[in-house]
Amino acid sequence: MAKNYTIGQMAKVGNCTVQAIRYYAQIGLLPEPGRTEGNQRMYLQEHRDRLNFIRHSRELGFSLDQIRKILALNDDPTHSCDEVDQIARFHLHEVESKIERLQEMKKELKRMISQCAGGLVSDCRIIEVLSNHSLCLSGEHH
Amino acid sequence: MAKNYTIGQMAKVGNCTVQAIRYYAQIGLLPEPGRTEGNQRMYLQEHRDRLNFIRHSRELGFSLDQIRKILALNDDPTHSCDEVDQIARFHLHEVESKIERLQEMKKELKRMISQCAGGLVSDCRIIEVLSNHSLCLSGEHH
DNA sequence: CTTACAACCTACAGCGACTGTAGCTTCAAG
DNA sequence: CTTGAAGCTACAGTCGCTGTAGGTTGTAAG
Repeated sequence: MAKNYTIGQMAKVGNCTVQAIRYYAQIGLLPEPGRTEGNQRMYLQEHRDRLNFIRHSRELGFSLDQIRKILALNDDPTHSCDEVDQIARFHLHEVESKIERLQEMKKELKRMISQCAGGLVSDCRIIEVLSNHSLCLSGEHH
Repeated sequence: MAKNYTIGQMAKVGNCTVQAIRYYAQIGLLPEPGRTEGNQRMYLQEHRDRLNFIRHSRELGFSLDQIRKILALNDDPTHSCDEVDQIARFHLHEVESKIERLQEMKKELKRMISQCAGGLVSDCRIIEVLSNHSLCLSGEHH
């Protein structure tokens, strides 16, 4: 039955903005669809599927470049999925590193905040710690 | 004894690039120092201290705008440190949210990867999950 | 049929926190 | 005196969009 979608409807189903969709087309991630007589974009199911793929990958933190690569591999279905697997593993690794770095920040921030007695700025432990790296618990973050 | 520093020495002690330092000056975070006869920047201890503050705050994830506010509060030492405390607490909260989001990504990525049997792209579970949000464990991330 | 008004269009600037480049000058060592 | 590192300014580029200006099209109500 070949349902059509306006760009606004696409944005709704993709949980993103209209501008984001135009941006994906601009950088060649989402093919430009046909137009109506009035020059408005007219999307089909295939575009919706592709947008879903992009949006879901973004929600999992993949970069647009990684998504571009996975889509290219996907377009050749006889290709081994090793490369897809590698991209995913690499991304997982990055996510894990980010978590670790953030957890160090969290630890140090908590310690800093807990030491603040609420007096004057001149006595503030937060400012003192920020001024002086060596007051850090770990001293290892950078 | 009023030790002087070149911008390169500042970059070393601040664990950042020369360009970053020039950028901090450009946006008014670090005061422009005096110059030598040959027009090269000549930093003093006060600049070094301020750069240390900025760099350490950046390592803890504060934005340059947050750092600007904290520095402004710090410049009035009779000021109560409530506002500094608030900025730090707000930032801690953001860090915690980021950790949570990343942990959801990690969980889903791991699940996805573990299901990949290493065959053809056409059978790849990773691509299948990326294509279809409803195959997600949680279905809650966005 | 007209009038609103929402949704669309293009084109481009802006965000944050830098990084990289081009094309020059200055400094320090040999 | 020469060489090469380090400094200088000015500006473009990164990523993934968002926001704005200024126009056109689509749709529902009066």
